[in-house]
Amino acid sequence: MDTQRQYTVRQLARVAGVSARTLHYYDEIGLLRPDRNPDNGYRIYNRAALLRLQQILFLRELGLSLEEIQVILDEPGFDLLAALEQHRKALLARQERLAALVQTVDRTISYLKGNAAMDDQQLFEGFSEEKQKQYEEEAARRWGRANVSESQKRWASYSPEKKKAVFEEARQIYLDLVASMPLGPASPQAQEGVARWHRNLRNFYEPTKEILLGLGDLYNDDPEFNATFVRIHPELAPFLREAIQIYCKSL
Amino acid sequence: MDTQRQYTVRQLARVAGVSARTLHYYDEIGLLRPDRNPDNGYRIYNRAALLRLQQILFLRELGLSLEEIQVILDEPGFDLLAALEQHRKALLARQERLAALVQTVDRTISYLKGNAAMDDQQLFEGFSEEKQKQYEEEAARRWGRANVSESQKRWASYSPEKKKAVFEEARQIYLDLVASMPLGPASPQAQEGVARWHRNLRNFYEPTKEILLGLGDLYNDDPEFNATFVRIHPELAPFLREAIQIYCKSL
DNA sequence: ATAAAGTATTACGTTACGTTAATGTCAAGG
DNA sequence: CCTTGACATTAACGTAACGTAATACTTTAT
Repeated sequence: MDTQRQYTVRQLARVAGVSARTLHYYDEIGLLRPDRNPDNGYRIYNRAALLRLQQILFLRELGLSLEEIQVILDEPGFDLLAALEQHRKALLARQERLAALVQTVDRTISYLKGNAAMDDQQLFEGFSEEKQKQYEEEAARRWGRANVSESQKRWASYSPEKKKAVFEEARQIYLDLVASMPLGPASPQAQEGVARWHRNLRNFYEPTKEILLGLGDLYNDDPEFNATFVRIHPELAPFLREAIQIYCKSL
Repeated sequence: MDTQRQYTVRQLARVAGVSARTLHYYDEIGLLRPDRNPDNGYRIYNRAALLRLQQILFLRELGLSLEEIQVILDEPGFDLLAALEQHRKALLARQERLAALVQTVDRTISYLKGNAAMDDQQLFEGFSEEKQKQYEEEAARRWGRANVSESQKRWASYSPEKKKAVFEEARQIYLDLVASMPLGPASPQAQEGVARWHRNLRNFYEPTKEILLGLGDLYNDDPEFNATFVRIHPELAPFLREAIQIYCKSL
């Protein structure tokens, strides 16, 4: 005769790899109700309970909440298959999110490593005339002389004071935004950063919506600017353009 | 003059994409302490607070706890780089775990799809003589006649009663273990399943450690057994062998 | 017989806030 | 001046899934 194996809390806890408290809790919330020894009130788990616990732990391992598990196991006609396929999607989403996180951490790490000694001043030294020619060569190779956008002409028409002001404001926007970059281009931080940048710009001149958008383009299309932004962060320029565009929509 | 931008809770909450309650909470736990308006006691967040909040949200996005973040931001000489590299490892581990979960869910889904109509009896009908020849062919192709292990001879020496007993016990161990399979071969569930199987076996004869291990091999090496196990689950046979080996170590 | 170990129940602690609730403040409109 | 509505404040309870005592009873081992 196959004597029905009986488990006490601790025993079942040990073989199942969970704590006794967990079993108490599952009993408490009605997820796994054991029999009781009428003499001493001890919990008695039989083979059926063990199998149910295995189901519970399996589903829990899949990331389902205890409440969901309870529904799945107790609802008679519950569609486990559909639930699992649904859950599979959630897992894939979490996977993508994790992958993005890893990438962001990687970028942050390499940023910290590469630019540890580079202080705020140095970050924008790319604007200095000395370094300019180096970037110019590479940029000319990458975009070609003819491919420089309209915005460059606009830029060329600025006075030296205006240019300097834009440099300084660009430095400000960088300082404010680079920390929020990992949060995505459309983040409220980015929008607010652009808004502040806009307000600051007005200390020097009156930038229209077109000028703002033009600056966004400029940072991308102008080899000189772009090379500098790329040096800071590979995606800073497109990030700024998108943030500016979003901000301008709200004007 | 660049007038220092002041934020109230709601304003900062809006631009940062968090709730006002969150800022209250961060204030409460000392993670982000704003200035106060002496007139009305309102919180005042300045640009420094905004930057610190960006740091906080960034690190939070990386999955760090608020407590860890507090240490990182307040400990003067804290090694952020090392912390991030540490955290990166944790992320990769979570990624692997997620990938395993997806795989398990996939297997479970395909199992549910393919074997929905297969009840417990049918699961082991592979032991019936009618189906035996089909498997034998395929098995012979896969392992070759000469490659049948020692254990098969041992098996051949068993009496019909013993064989039937092992069949029944194999069915028992399957019923107990298949649910725990996704939890991994070395799981306590698996070990306990093997232990129970061992106890049950002793109802019929006295299996030595060698016989147990031999049965584990048998399930893998014997084409007849293996084909049946493969039909149930592609990895059931090696799973059983590993579980048996682990269990035998504790004897 | 006594100590160790296991059982039970009760209840508070944890994380990172969400959600009222009760009350105070500020700018705009009648 | 008063109301209204949208802000602000603090206090307090609720969440999920248990961990961690505290206290008391039972079983097991010596």
